[in-house]
Amino acid sequence: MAVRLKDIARDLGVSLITVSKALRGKNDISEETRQRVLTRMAELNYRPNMLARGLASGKSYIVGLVVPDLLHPFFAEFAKSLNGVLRRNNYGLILASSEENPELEQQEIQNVLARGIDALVIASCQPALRGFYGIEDQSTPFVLIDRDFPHLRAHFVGTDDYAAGRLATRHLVQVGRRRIAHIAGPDLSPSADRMRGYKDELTASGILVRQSYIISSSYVEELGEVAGNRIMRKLLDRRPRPDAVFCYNDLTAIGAMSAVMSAGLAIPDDIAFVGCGNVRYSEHLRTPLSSVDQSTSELGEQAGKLALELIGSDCTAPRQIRLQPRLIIRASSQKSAPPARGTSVGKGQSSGRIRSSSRR
Amino acid sequence: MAVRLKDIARDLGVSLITVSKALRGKNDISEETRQRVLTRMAELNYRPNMLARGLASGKSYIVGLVVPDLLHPFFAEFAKSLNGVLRRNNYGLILASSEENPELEQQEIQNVLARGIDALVIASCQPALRGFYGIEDQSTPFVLIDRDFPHLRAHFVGTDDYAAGRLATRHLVQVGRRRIAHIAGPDLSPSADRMRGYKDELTASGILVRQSYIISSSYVEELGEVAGNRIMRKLLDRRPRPDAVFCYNDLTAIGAMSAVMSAGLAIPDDIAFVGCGNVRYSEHLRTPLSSVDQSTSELGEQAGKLALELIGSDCTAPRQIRLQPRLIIRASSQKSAPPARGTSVGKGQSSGRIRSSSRR
DNA sequence: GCATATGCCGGTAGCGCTAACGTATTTGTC
DNA sequence: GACAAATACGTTAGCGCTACCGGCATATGC
Repeated sequence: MAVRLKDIARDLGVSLITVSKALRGKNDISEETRQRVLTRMAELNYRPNMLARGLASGKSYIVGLVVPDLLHPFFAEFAKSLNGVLRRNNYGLILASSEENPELEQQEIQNVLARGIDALVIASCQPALRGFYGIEDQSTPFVLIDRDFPHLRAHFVGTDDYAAGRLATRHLVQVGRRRIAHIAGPDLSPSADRMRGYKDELTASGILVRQSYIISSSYVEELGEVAGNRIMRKLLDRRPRPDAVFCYNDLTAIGAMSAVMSAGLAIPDDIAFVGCGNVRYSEHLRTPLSSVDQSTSELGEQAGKLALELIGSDCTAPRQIRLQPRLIIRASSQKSAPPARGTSVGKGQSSGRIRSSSRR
Repeated sequence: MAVRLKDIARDLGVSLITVSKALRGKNDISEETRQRVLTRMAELNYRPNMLARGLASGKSYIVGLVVPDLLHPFFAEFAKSLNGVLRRNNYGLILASSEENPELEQQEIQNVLARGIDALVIASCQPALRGFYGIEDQSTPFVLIDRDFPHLRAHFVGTDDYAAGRLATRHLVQVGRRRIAHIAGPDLSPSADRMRGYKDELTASGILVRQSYIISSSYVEELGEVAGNRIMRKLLDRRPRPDAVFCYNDLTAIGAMSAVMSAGLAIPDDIAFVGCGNVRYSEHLRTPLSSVDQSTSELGEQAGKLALELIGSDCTAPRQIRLQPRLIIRASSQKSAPPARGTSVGKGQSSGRIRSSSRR
C-alpha cells in the first residue's frame, strides 16, 4: 500500500497530527519540524489519500463537470480550459456526459454529487420548459454554462447569444442580403437567444420576419450535420428562395451548405452562410465558413474561477457572466477573397470582453 | 447534509449494517427486509457517500484518464466512448490532461492515483527513448492507449499503426504516385509505426525510400496545422518534387494542403494527400481529405472493458489490443469524384476488426 | 509573583462506510 | 431429540485523514 501519514510520523518520531499539520501548512508547527517532515515526505514520495481527506474534511478538491456531448468541439474545448484552471488550483475534475438525455443527466448529477464534489459545472440539457432542477436544494454550489435557465436565479457563464444572433444577421444584411433564413437549434437558451437576436436585427433593418424562413433542428432527433442538410432542402423550396442562412451552429451549417452545393447552387453567390461556434475546421471547409466565435476557452476559465470562488464563500447573489461574441468573416458570406485567417468584427474593439452583472 | 445509512437504519429500526448489505445486494438478508430498505432508500433519495465507501472498501469505482490534449478530436472521442463504458458499469471518470508535457504528466498521474482510482487509462507523452514509468510499481492496474511502449510489457489498446502506414502508402502507389513523401509526428509509437509501414510499403512496391522525403513535426514545437504548413513548404523545394504526401495526422495534412494551394498547385493533380485519424470534418474540407480511420470510439470501448476487467483479476499477462485501421478515400487522393461519403478500403471485409494477442 | 499570552505539540473523536467475525433463530437429517 | 448447517441479523474494528480541544513549556504584562 502507499505510504501514510502514520508511517512518516513513526519514521520521524513525531505524532501523526504534527505531520498532518506540517503538510497542510498550519502555523502551529515550528519551521524546523515542518522542514523535517516535508523533506521526509518528498523522499518517501508521500501522496495524501484524497478519499480519506475528503471524508474527514468534507472537501474533496474535486469539481464535477456534466456536459451533453464531449465530442462537440465546444464542450471539448471548454472542458480542457476548465481542467486547466482547476489543475492550477490543485483541484481535480470528474467528468460526466448526459448525451443530451435529461433523465441520464439527472442520474449523472446524482452520481457526481455522491462523489462529494465541491462544486458542479453543468451545461444542462433539460428542456427549457421544464427547466433545471435537482441541485438547488443541495448545498453544493453549481454553475450553469452555455445554457441558461433565467427563472432559476443561478450562477451562469456563457456567451451573449442574443448579441451573437444580431451580429451574424447584421453582417448578412450588410453584405446585401434581404431574404435571410434561420436554422435554429433545440429549445434552449442559446438557440432561443440567437433567434431573438436574428429577429430583432431583421426588424431593426426594416426587414420582415418570415416564419417560413425559420426552421428548428433538435439535438434529440439527429445530429447537427444531418439535420442541417435536411432542413436546408426544405428551405430551398421556399418561395422566394432565401439568399442567406444564419445557422444555429457550425455543424448545422456544414450540413446545410452541402445541401446547397448538391442542389447546384453557389456559396455565397446564391446563398450566403454564417454559422456559430467557430469550430477549428471552419476555415478549412470546402467553402470556409463565416462564424460567430464565442471564445470558448475564456468561458472555461471564467467558469472555473467562479466555481472555485463559490466553494469558499457560501451563497452569494447569482452571478451572470456573458462573454461578447465576435464575428469571423470568411468566404461563405463574402464574395471577395477575405484575408487568409479571417477578419474579426466585434461589437467593441477588444475581443472576448466580459460583461458581468448580478441578476435582479 | 445528505441522508446516510445510519438515518435509514434508525428510520427502519434495523441495524446500519443490515441497510448496507441490502444496498449492496449481499445475500444474507431476507428478501423482505431488502425490499423494505430499498424502497425507503428510494423515498429518501439516498446516495451512498462514495468517498466513505472508497476509503472503507479500498475501491473507489473511479477510473482515471490522462490524455495529452482533450481538444484533439481523437482523445475527445476516445474519452466520450470510454466514459460510456464506465457509466454503464457504474464507474466514474476522473480526467487529467498532460498538455503533451512529460513532467506535468507525471504529476497528474500521481494526483489521480492519490484519488484512489481503481485503474488508470493513459496516452502517455513520455519521450519514446525515456519511456514510461511511475505506475509500474504501484498496484493500480493501468492501460496504455494509442502510444505503446513495447519494452514495458504493459496492457495496450490502440490502432495497428504499422498497418495504417502501409494502407495509406499502398493507396498512393495504386493511384499511380511514385514520389511519395511523409510528414511524420513526434517520436512516439504511432508515428514511428506509421513510418515503418510507409517505408516497408514503398520497398515492397519497388520504390526507393528517400530520406529527403521524410520530415518530422513535433508536438512540443507547435500545433499540427502550423507544422504541416511549414514542413510542406520545405517538401515543395525538394527535387524531384513529391507527387504525394502521407501525413501523420489530419491536422498536419490540413496545414500541408493549405501550403500546397498557396503555392498554386492542385490537389490531387499535382500532389495527392492521405491523412490519418479521419476527424469528423475531413470530408468537408476545401479538398475532402482521404484518411486512415482508426475507429476511435471502438478503441475507447475496448480500453474501458479491459480496464474494468483488470480491476477484478490481478496481474494477468500483458494484453495487446490493436484495431485494424481502414482507409477512407476522398478527393485529396483520387481525381474522379468519389462517392459522397467516402469508400471504405480495409485489409479484410469487416471494419475495425480486432486482433488480440499476449505479448511474448 | 500570578495571570494571561503565545508557540509548539499531542490526544481524542469521528467523517460514512465496509470486512470479518459473532450471535440468535430456524431448518434439515438420521 | 441432538447435532450440524443454513439463514438472518448485529457487533466490533478499522480505512486515512482532519477538527477540536487540551497540555506544557517559555515569554510577557503589571
